[in-house]
Amino acid sequence: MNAVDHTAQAAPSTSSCCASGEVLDDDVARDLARVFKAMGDPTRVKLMSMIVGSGTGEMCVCDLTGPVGLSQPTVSHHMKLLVEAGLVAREQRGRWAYYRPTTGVLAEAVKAIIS
Amino acid sequence: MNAVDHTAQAAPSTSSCCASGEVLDDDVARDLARVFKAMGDPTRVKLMSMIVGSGTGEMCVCDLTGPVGLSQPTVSHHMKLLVEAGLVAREQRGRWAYYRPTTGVLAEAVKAIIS
DNA sequence: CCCATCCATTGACATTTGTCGATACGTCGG
DNA sequence: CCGACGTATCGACAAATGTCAATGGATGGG
Repeated sequence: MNAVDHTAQAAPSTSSCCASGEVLDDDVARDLARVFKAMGDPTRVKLMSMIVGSGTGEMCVCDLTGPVGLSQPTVSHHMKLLVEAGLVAREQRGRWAYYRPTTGVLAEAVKAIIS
Repeated sequence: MNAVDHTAQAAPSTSSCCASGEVLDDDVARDLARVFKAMGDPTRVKLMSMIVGSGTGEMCVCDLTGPVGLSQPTVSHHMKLLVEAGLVAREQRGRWAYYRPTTGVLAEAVKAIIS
């Protein structure tokens, strides 16, 4: 992989203090980072924890704004990020938008790193 | 930083669309978010992946700057964040600073969420 | 003793992010 | 049809973030 000069970075290569490692593909790294970044905010950690820990397995925005103490647009924005990262699934039922966790995504992201 | 409860965060009374959930403590949420945020950048995903996947289990900065194609100060900055999040351990040996993964931290952070 | 090497820190900058108020959109009840 | 309700989007703003060049600090070789 390293044969492709994707950047104008000249290899220092004068000193080799330890072994070389494989570098992840840009797209793969970006996707993994998006998943982790979605969990990289205290508010979203709380939101995710509440949804996962709810009895029914799904919650709507109206029940999330109160506990986290933020405005409804802000919570909606956070939920959008979680959906885009694939960490929760959104389902509109009547007037309410229900969010359900897709826990496998987070576990698989970790496995992709520590494999 | 958070403003006081500016909205009616008492029970919405009329609508009880789903069950209530427990909210994580602020400190716990912040610590978990710090771990995930440390992995929330493509560069740090690559760095972490390289360190974990290295044969010896540890790498120094001089071998990381080349593959990620960034300057040495930038890589050093990223490594500092990974250390502060507890994802890697730093050990200075001679002239080189060796970084070794502490993989358990990431797995435990996930477990704290999806438990 | 001096200098080359490896790494961290500083200062600066553009970009991204988290938050709000205001507003628009979709759904239900009358 | 109209109004109330739950959500999403927009525009704006301060704060955080990622990046670099320049510099400083420590270690080892000649």
